[in-house]
Amino acid sequence: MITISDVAAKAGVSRATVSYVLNEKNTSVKISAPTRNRVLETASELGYRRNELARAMITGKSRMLGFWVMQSNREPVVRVLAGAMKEADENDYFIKMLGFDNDTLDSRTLERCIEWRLAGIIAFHAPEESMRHLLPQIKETGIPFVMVDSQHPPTDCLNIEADHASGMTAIVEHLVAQGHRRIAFLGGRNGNEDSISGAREKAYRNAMERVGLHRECQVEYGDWRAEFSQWESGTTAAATHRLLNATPRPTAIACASDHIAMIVMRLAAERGLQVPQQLSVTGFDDVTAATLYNPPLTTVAQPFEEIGRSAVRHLISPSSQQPSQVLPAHLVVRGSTLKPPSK
Amino acid sequence: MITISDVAAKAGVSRATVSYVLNEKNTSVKISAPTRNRVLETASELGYRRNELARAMITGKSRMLGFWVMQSNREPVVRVLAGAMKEADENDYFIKMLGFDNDTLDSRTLERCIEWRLAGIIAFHAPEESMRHLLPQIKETGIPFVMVDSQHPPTDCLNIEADHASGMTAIVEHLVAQGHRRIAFLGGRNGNEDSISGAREKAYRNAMERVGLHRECQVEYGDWRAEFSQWESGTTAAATHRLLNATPRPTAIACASDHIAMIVMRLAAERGLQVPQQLSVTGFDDVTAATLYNPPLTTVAQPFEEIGRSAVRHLISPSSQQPSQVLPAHLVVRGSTLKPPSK
DNA sequence: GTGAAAGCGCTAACAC
DNA sequence: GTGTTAGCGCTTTCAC
Repeated sequence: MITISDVAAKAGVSRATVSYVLNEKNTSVKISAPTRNRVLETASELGYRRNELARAMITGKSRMLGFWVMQSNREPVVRVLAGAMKEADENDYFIKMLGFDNDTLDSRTLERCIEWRLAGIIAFHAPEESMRHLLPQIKETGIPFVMVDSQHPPTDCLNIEADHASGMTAIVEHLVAQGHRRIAFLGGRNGNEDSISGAREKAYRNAMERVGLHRECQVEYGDWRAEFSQWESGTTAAATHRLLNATPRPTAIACASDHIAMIVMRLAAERGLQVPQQLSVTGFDDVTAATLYNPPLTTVAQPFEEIGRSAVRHLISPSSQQPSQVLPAHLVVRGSTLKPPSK
Repeated sequence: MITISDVAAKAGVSRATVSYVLNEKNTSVKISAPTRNRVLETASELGYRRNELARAMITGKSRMLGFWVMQSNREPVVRVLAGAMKEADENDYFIKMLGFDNDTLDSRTLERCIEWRLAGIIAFHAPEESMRHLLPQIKETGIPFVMVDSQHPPTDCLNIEADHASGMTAIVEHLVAQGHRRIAFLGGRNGNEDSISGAREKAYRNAMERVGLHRECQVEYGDWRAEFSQWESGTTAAATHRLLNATPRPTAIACASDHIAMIVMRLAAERGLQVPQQLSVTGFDDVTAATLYNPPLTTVAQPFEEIGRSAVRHLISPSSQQPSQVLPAHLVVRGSTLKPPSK
């Protein structure tokens, strides 16, 4: 492989000169046009390729960003990633994937980030327990760090997420405007206020209270990370059945995610319950299938790509130290909601 | 940051010794247990972290694998990626994301891979045109390279994909077994035999011929990469309408992907056409929403994760030079197919 | 078994 | 403007 010395030799200049020419932007040193051109020419003649590893080693900066992600095969992951990639790309950074399994994000993951001298880390949906003992270590390393959609964002760490609260509020207001009163909420595994599902649940409760429907609140919990291949026997299905068996039955079910909403719609269909005529259902996320579903799902669109871009932006230009950034999410009304049955 | 010299100094040995201890596996040099332990101890005492950048620079190997992916926000991407990550992780490799837009995969992308001295490259759904002039350049660099689901796999390059042909054949046989004869195919943007949609189409035609239904073949093309947010006005919707307006109407539509199938089912529902009672529909991929759809979609499950793992495996241990690897895909029968209406 | 020393390819003072 | 030079942190002969 051609090195800088080869170029220097052939161009009849020193290695330093070549380096200067190649990094024009980063240095105050000016090289005369003739020399410059000669160097550039020989470089391309020889097929010279800079060695980023060597550069990174010296400068200590790797222009690589770690993207920690749970081994979840969901669409949101790839959409946030897509945004992060674009932003990274435009700034000559790379995204390096670091996966972790089983709810455990061990020190080894961080270790590898340090060993590679990463320029920053994005943690997507990082489990709380792991973060608790990992965050101090991260702080110590000095590697810029942001979380995305953290279920339990520590106060001393930037968390980027969609505006779950206003999104859920919009859902409730939409349903109420249609005439619904018995609006139930179907959440994720746990009901913690801090979790994503919890944030949406809280917004649901607040919104219900604000419109005077506090008494009508009805909440059930399914499994946020359900294995969809066997969803029929899952806790989400069980929770749905509880809701559909209730008397009086809710006229609308606000779900914590699109996938949960789809389970509800499936189960309703199996019972011969018409959505939206007899039951309104809403989701949250706006995954691809939401618009293709039968009926198309009323939901809240999350700005996934912008979340990814924003995360990268914060890492590469450590701006203001706000503790959290909340990106707008907006209601998308489709066919799964309608006025409640007149009965 | 603590370096190897610091450890050496404190442990009272030379830098070389430390290096030996730290890389025990890769070298034939043996270090005595006492020295070894002393070094290890001081290293952890000092909080030493190896500098992978430096190691990579010297050895010329980066243990980083590039994952080229179209800016497509689809679920298959993340599922293949998940598999690749796991395999990489288990072998102490990294996945580095490289995105590209607009059907163009320019030399710049490859350039960056060379500059980082990547240990291998995985190209996911790489556009044919770009590959044609990129492949020779890649060959030249000597960087191991595999393609995944290439629409036009060059003969001199390993391509990994699911068995589209047998999957589609299983679909047709399933439909025929149910009594269908007028089975249409709804494909992607173009009908090239080489494209993925084309491979499925070809299998469809072959299977139809084999069961003596050659005359019943009916093929329409939608847009493989449809923007689903506006699918109603897209070419896939138009193609679907053509199929549903045909006389006699097909009793089954085999679609080239799950998302296309969902569009068909939506449109059928809008016309009051019952799926599966009046029309059977099948997909391909088995995305998450397929099992949650209403009705649940009969489709072919692709071994996405295994595809990802396999790609990585081929890169890090350049095994036999088979031109292509085809992984089994299997039929998943759900509720969107039924015997044709008796009429 | 351990150490000395020569680099890997490049950057960044500092001279001239 | 350009060249000299000293490293960056590590691996790897080659002696001892």
